[in-house]
Amino acid sequence: MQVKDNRYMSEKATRSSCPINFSLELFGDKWTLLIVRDMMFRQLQAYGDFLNSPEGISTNILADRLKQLEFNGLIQKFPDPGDGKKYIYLLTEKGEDLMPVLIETIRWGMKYSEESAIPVEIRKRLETDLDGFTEETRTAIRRKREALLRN
Amino acid sequence: MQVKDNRYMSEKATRSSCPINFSLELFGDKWTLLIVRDMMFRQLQAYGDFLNSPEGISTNILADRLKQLEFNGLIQKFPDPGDGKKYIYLLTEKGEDLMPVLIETIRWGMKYSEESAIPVEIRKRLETDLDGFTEETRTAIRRKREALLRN
DNA sequence: TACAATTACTTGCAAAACACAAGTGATTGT
DNA sequence: ACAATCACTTGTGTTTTGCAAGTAATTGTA
Repeated sequence: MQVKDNRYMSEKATRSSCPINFSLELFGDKWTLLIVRDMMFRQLQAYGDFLNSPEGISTNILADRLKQLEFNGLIQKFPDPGDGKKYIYLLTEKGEDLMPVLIETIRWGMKYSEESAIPVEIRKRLETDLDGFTEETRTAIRRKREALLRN
Repeated sequence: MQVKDNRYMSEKATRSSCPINFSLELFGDKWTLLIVRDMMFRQLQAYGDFLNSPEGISTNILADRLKQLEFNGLIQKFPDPGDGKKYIYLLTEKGEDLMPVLIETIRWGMKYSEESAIPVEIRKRLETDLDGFTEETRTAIRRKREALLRN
């Protein structure tokens, strides 16, 4: 087996108690934050949705990262009430709190990449109404979570 | 050879033009941001300093990441004017601009880790005087860079 | 002027993580 | 009943990492 089932459950000796290191141990890799991005800004919520993202994550890595994210309390997994074969992955408040990290990452990327394929209206909002955009996105995430938790 | 010399110079097909993806292709791994952290907040600047950081990076990975950071324009390498065996690694403006990403990562880590070994006075400044702390840190970085560039 | 120490790496090897292709099992639609 | 969909798991080969052991260029000391 190439992706250990219990990698995130074992004692994975923490390298230091620096908060940056703590954070990087949870999302310091190529894929985790892309999945969070899909949930946070693109309203994606199903396994198949993440698979179809343009970066092309492979199935075993996606499954592993979803397990890690859930184990670490950044996301929660629900059965889809409308389709028994599907599951819905939603950000928890802990995951939602990554928004400032993601937003600053977007800003840095926009500043230094030639081509940034980000919808113009979102780009404008990031430049002129960051707080409004943040609050609006947070509200959308919370609505979905609370709707599912009520069932 | 296990760490390809030209890994970061080859055509490494970009996965998408999303700014988050762009950013993660430069620093989406376990080590790169720890090196940037050391330069940014701990005023470390020599190869041996980074090696001695508590996380314990190995020599080949450190050498590889320094090459990548330099190739991508986040840091610059200078011969140490005071000691011919040493080199000094400094953040460029592009690297310095990662400060908001790092700071939000620190804030998230402080919020969700039990033990965060961060000096109390820095913690306080982050909570009560974020902008002042940021500006002060930026100034310190620029001073060192400009001093070396003058030679 | 030799010789040991320092510094910044490189190299080799085993182990872990990753990418890709091909399953599998539980629903659901016809 | 049977095929399709969905969310995975498994197997195989390649890439990346971690660790230990060099190496080359200074520098400090006898």
